[in-house]
Amino acid sequence: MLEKTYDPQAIEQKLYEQWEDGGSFKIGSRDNAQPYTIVIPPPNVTGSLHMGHALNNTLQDILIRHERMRGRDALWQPGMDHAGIATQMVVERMLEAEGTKRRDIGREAFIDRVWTWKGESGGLISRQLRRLGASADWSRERFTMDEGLSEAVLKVFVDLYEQGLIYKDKRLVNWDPKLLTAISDLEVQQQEVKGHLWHFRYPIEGEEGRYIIVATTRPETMLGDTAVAVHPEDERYADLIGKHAILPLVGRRIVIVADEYADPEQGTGAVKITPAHDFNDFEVGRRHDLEMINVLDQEARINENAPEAYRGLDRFEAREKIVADLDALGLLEKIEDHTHMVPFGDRGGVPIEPWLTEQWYADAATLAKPAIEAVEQGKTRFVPENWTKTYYEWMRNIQPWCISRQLWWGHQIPAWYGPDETVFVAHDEAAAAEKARAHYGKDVELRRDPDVLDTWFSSGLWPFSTLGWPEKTPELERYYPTDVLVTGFDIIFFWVARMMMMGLHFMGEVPFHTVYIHALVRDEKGQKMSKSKGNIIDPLELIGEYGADALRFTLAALAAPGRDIKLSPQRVEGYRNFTTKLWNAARYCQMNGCVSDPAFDPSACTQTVNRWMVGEMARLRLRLDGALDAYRFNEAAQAAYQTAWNTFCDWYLEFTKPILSGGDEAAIEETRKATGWALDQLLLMLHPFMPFVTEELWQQLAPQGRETALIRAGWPEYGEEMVDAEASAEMDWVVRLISLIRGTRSEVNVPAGAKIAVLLKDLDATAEGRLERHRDLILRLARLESIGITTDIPKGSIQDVIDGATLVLPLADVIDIGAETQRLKKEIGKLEGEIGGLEKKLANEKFIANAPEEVVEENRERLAGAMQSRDRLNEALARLQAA
RNA sequence: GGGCGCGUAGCUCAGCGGGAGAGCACUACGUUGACAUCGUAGGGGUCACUGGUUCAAUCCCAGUCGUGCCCA
Repeated sequence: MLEKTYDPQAIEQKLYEQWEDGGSFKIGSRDNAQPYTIVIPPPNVTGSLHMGHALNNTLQDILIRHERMRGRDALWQPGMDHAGIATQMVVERMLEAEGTKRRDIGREAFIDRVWTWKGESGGLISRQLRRLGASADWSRERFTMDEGLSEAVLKVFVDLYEQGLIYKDKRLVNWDPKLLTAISDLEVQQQEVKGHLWHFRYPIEGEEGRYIIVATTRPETMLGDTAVAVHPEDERYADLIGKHAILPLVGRRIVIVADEYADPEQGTGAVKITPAHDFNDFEVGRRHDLEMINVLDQEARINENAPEAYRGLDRFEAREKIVADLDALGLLEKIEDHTHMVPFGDRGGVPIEPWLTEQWYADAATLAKPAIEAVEQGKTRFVPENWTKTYYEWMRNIQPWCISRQLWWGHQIPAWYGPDETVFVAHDEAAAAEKARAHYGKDVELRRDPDVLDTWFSSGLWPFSTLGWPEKTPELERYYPTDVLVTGFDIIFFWVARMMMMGLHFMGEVPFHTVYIHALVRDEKGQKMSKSKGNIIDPLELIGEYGADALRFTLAALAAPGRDIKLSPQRVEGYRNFTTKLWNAARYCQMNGCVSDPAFDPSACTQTVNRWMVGEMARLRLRLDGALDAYRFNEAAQAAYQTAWNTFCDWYLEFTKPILSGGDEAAIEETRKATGWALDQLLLMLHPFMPFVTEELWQQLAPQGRETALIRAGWPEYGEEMVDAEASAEMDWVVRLISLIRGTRSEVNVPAGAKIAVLLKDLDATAEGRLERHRDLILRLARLESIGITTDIPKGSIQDVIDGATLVLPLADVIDIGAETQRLKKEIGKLEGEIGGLEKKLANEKFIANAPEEVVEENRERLAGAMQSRDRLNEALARLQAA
């Protein structure tokens, strides 16, 4: 017997172990089935499960479980990302706590420490994903730094280098002066900062007392100025173009150039040019062939290229001193408050410095071309579709991708340098030495490039590296291209774009045919969750309180495309109640001997209620598959919820009670089996959303156990052919009649416990048949003593109408004639309004001419129905007033 | 400045060319051997505004106002 209440904590872990240990998540047992593949967005090895993960993985699990039940050979490929900077920072903090630093212990020892850390503490998240119920094939779990994936990275680097798509270049990069590494454009966050705009006077050479005033937000970079730019059409400065200014504090002679970059509206219209420390100035410098003077070291301190007085000063100290010194010289014109955007490194959290260094780059523009075309040709499709535009925007304006990082944790770049700095890129040192020997004609000492690759370089290979590439494995052959990628929009550029480029380049095929982009999970007020705001909702806490199924169902139900999710615990509580409801319905079935029978044929039911219910299940199956195939998780969840709660629990189980307690053995038998069958169908169809409670019920309800666990059970395949339109119409009418009686009762305050007698007048043949067939359940559900047919209306009756009959409640003793008159008049008024509108519409020739025939017909029927109801109510009103 | 969204019941949101919906909250009543984590009933909306297209607009188009995000 089922427990009185459902306790998720008691069963979730047990079932998960049963699934995992039983190999339910594993591929390899369905060789004849069509594969279905999803690769997980690999969480950082440092990560722990947050609400975004919970959503992301719930959606993937719904898709995987759905397809697995449909019989596909479903692979959900799990794994983790080594997360270069994040992981290195974690271990560096540990070292710091021990009073040491990575440079003190050296590269090799440091990397050993990282691996040790990973072994001990890494991968917490994969245990947390299990608590969520994620049915990934953990036996295939991969890590971006494991041997196979590292091999893939090596091959990709070497191949791209040999194809000329990877190269070294010296240009400005985003330099993080705290982490001491270059980072990519994407890792830079622009933040609004309240700063100042300083106006300085630069003396004009040879014109005593004349100055050009430049405005800057970064005074410290003036030490590296090599020009002043003005707009070519700016008349204020026309005569200065080509002349020189003398750079104060430094004494350098710098040219005044005309360049459209100078905005006459901004500041003074004259702008100082520091080609080595600003991306825009760098371009100006190129155009005018200006000298680039680097005045900062790697930690953003003033270096030896600046006057001695400033050397060694931090960039912010230098700023203060320079302003003070210029002021002392009378060269400070003014200081304005100024709010502007400052680039920050997303990991280090300090302003990044555009800095001139040599780095490795990937030719993203070339790689992007096929990736753009693939989407244009529909080979990969974004859902919702509007993300396509975002993808194009970025891909069409893509910049060279800086792939080298000055870190230790990551894939070390397979490049070796000879004594004269000639570079040899090769799979390993031996191969590099081979190349060097060929180049120099002798053996030389080689030095390996110390840099590692951007983490996204390896995650870009994820859809094929996890399947075994560069080996030609059977898995690679079978599961690539994958089917759908499920992710948040924030990593379209970081990850999706890179996978598209790499997949097309190395596999010759798109990595997935669909990219489903889901929303962000926010708190209940719509704010982004963040540690600093303290509004983080921990998915594991919710799982602990309400169960994994409740959380999963909530996320699915709220996952409407294109809108962020505002998550409130109250909502989760509501879906927890739904699991309870399902549990109780199952208990009821069990108590009443309603168990499924493998021999039961739902299409052979004779009882109308059962035929109706079977049709409802078929409708649900169609709605669910339709919604899930379109990635409309919210619609799918809603459909399942409605059918389970409203249709099955509220109506069907109530409808069948009179049968089960009646004397018709054949009907009882059929109804028991039908009820057991229906519950099974609900468990099947709810399983992708709520795997735990459904599996538990599935197993507990089977008298002799089940052949297959629910996770591997077959998805329903029936459809329209199971819908008996007649039975549907009939039961809908019964529902309307019962609702009408209940509503009327409550409106005139008949006590809930009182059983009353009602009459039906002017029944048509259909209604009469329906009444006779369902008398018992109408009596029970409407709480009636009797329901009869009359041609006469007793005095003091309340009346209302339903299609095919007038409802009469003889309640002379409780009726308030005044109130009842008002009620009827109000209802008649409403109908009159509707009739007026419909008549007007149907009198419109253009409507008749242009609207589709079925719409016209529908309106005619509605008009007829409304008129009939109105007439019956008018009659009722007349009788009431006559009484 | 460019791009993408969103303004529908008190709240959170579905719907998106032909009869305004759900959940929660609220009100009233609790009766039936699954369920009070529940049941039944009820109140509550010029579908932001202004124009246009259409036989027909909450839905399509344009503009306005408000609001959010992404990129410069």
